[in-house]
Amino acid sequence: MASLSSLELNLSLKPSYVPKTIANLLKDLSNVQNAVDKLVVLNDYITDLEGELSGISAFKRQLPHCMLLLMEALGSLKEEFMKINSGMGPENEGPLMEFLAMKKKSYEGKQVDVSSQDNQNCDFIGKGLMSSSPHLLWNTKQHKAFQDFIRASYENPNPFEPSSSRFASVNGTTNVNGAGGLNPRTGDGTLSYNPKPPAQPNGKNNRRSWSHQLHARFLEALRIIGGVDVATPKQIREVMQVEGLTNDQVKSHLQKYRLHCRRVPENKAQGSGNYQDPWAPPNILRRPFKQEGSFSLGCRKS
DNA sequence: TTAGCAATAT
DNA sequence: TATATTGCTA
Repeated sequence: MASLSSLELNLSLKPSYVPKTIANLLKDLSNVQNAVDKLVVLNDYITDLEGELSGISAFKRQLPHCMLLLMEALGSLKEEFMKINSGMGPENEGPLMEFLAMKKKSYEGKQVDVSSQDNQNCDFIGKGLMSSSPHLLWNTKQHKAFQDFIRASYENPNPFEPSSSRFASVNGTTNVNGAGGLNPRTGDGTLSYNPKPPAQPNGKNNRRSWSHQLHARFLEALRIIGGVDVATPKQIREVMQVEGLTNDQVKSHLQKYRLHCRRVPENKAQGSGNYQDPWAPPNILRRPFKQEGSFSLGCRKS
């Protein structure tokens, strides 16, 4: 039990605390005989990592790989946690039960601000968050979306831009070297991309083409703001959070969109609330986006 | 500085 | 011709 005490001291969050590497943690763990002690040590470390993950989640746009690395580390440690517990065998749930009881007691003795999201996610098992999910800070869907998003950022660097073939024809080069930044959206846990503005500074060639995907984001921004009639270009741009997108571009697109809504008055009211946009590709949320070219109004002047 | 409209460019 | 950009005004 002496080892447990020292480890607990080492894992405290005092200002002088120096984080232990995962390798060192695992090495120390191997020296701990008692399974419950191991669980406690792991739990503390996981709690610390989750706290840090929560801390940098505000910067996940800037630090996507830090997020991934932390989540991977968390996943491994939680697997280790489960392994230690299951290693006791189904007939012996003692260590975990003992551990839970200890944690419960610990929490009963603490003033815990349960309104804090961070605290809710700290101590991943002490609050009964027993789960086989390796990443409890984000739910499974959010985590998968983040991974998909990272993967897609490599496979398709700039999905909000017009098709690369189009730019290749304009700029004489592909967008491969102009990979867009990463932009996990905050709030709802859904993720998106952060396209880089066209590399060519020449004002004639870097026309913004509104892809279906970009337009879908535009529509989503309209919905969030409250409708086509109340949304301003600046608001839309801020909600869309698309790197390189200018107010003028949004303004222009909004102008065009409003003109269209006026031409199709029966759809105008749908621009707010439960809207179904005439510009939206059919079943936009269910069908894969058409990659080539930008969307069109789909109507002609009569 | 920003929004909205109209003219102009692509 | 459709769409994006630019210029002008409030």
